Amino acid sequence: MGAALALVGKGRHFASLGIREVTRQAGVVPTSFYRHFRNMDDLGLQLVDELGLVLRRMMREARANVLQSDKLIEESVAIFVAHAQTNRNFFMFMAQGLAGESRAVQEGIRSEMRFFASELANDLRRLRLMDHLSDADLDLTCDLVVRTVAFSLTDLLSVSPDDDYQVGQIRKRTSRFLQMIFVGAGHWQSDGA
Amino acid sequence: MGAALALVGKGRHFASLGIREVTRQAGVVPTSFYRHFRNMDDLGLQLVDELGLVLRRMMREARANVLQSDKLIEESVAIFVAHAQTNRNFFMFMAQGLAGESRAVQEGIRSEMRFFASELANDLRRLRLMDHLSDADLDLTCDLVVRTVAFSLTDLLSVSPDDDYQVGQIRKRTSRFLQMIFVGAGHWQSDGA
DNA sequence: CACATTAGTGAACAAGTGTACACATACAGA
DNA sequence: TCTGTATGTGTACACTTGTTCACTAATGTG
Repeated sequence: MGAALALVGKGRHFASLGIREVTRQAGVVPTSFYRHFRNMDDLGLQLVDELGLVLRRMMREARANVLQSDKLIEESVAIFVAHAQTNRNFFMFMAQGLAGESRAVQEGIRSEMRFFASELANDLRRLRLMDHLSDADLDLTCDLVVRTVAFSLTDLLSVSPDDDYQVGQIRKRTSRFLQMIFVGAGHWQSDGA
Repeated sequence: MGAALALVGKGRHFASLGIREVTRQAGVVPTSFYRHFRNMDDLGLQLVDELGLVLRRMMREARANVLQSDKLIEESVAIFVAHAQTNRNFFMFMAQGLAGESRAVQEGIRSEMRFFASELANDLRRLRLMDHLSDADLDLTCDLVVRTVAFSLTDLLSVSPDDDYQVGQIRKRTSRFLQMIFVGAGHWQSDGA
């Protein structure tokens, strides 16, 4: 799995990886592959599972660092960007998988995103922010937030992690996106819809 | 190019296509490939160019049908969904390319999206909607709108085009996303930022 | 210690791959 | 009608691919 991630990190697309290629990168003989996975799709699914762990770790850290802050959005985005950099390969795999070849992987990633959005909704409810929104509208908002952040991932992964200027630009732009969404959510129902 | 699109439409990922595979689908001998393209990346780039045409056609139709409507957002989303269905393969290619293997294709698609967003901004300016927004904030809004619609593409392409119920759900959800964004844009600056 | 399980090895095979080359055909413009 | 250009064909070559099979080394539990 590490070998596959490494190749993805080198710019290869997961869908174009072959068993021999992965085992070669892993420094192991091709047949060893079958000791662990039935095929590449299987490997992909297990990567999705690990991705889930990465996302949960990120959520935990966000919850810990953000609660007492007055700049909720900026802080959260910063944590997201930081995690996206330290787990670059995982997030590359995620970005690829959303429109990937394996329906199962696609569905898996989508489901992780839904989970993420629902956790976000819970947090907002618990913090009594957005208290005027119905449950459905809160879900809508969080879904939109998660999508927006996920799309920013694409921007983030297409620039060098060392290019602090560009990374900063993306962070600022993403924050503004989220602010605009929350402004919209704040005035929802009163004049919207 | 049609053959490559057909394979993408069948669920294959563009990055995993081979020259022989494409020519086979095209009903032509492998060597003929080189008469038209230098390699698969080249083919991808030419597909991006054609994708640009498809998007422009869609914009033209949106402009024609939407101007005199009071339900701007719903109409636009409906037109988008319709085009995404009739040009399903093109849009699949687009969704794949955003996180694809070829940096050039990636950049090409991103640039088409930027163009689309800037055209949208021009239209909104011309219609004197969102007149209170600075140019930069209008661009921000339109970028966010285009991203949101692009992400909905992923949802749309993952359900059967004949599943009217699911397609309808996606259309409604996308419309609500955009409404929320525009509510946010409407109250921007006054209380946001 | 014995033994079952897990992970890795090496050889083999049929099938598929990218690309080069010389050749054939259609057809537009002189 | 001749000729150059664009497109397609067939053959060939050296690799790479997925998967199989029988075999070996390590590992932890009885």
